Amino acid sequence: MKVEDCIFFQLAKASRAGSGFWAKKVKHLGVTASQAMVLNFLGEEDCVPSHILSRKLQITSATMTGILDRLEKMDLIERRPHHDDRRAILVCLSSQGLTHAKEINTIMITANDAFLSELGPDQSQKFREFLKHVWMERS
Amino acid sequence: MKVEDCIFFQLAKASRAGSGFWAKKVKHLGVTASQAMVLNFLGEEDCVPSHILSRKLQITSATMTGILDRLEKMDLIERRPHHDDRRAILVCLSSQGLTHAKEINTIMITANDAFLSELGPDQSQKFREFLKHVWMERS
DNA sequence: AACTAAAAGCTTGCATGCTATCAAATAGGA
DNA sequence: TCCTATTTGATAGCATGCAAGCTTTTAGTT
Repeated sequence: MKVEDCIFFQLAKASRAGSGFWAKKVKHLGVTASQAMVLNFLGEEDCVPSHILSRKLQITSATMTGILDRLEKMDLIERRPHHDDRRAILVCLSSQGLTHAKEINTIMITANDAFLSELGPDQSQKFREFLKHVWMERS
Repeated sequence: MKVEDCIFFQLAKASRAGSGFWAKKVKHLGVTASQAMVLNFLGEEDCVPSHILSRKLQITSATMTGILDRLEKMDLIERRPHHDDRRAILVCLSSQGLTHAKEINTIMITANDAFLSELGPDQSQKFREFLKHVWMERS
């Protein structure tokens, strides 16, 4: 079986292509693809415990720790104590983080559009369903 | 825009699900998902220069160096000089590497089948075309 | 032949991603 | 209340992945 015909290879390469495309769109903000995803989420729901962030973005807490470290170092977020649960922390946007989050949200819409522009709306929808099916069932 | 509706997120998660699925299938051989891909390729075309391997598997030479280092440490491959071009190296399977490569090839076929079993053959084909389109056009 | 450009593979530095493990804190049951 | 199980976030260690830069070698031009 050839590599190009392997679904795992195909998924990996499509994913890399997507990440690269997305990364370019947010690069001017000084953040990476993953960091932008976190900021985008916080733009919709601010001051969220880290484990909620992990669950929504489907990454482990170990990975999240590193991403939050870098966002905090850039002063885009702040870790605050959670008064109801002293194990937890609240991840909150700084004012600059909020500005970025808003811009990222706009970029995300246009980037999604651009990335799938060659497939029509019907095809795009179908494609998304495939992906969702794959990742929901197999993870 | 919600994360789950973002195509870059969807691709990333589907890819991770795929890698994880594939990794489990080859774990008993003591190799990772990426290492298995390299061995599989060498099983079809042995003693290949590293840059060909990089191009076919679509990873940079920097990444390839690390993967080859680990495969070599496990005595699954060997780096040999390329007599026609002293810049290049030839990546060759050891006898154990060849054994593994053959098994990996078999596993790959069944794993691909299993992974896409819930989509029918038509749907799978369509899905693969989407992925290929995405990664060929956007990279 | 000599010079320049390009290619091959390696190294460094960075960012993700994982698993496994830990301490602290919370929740739940006896 | 007390004991146990679970949860939370952090850490260490590992494997990919990239870009940028380097040396050596080859190819191409003059």
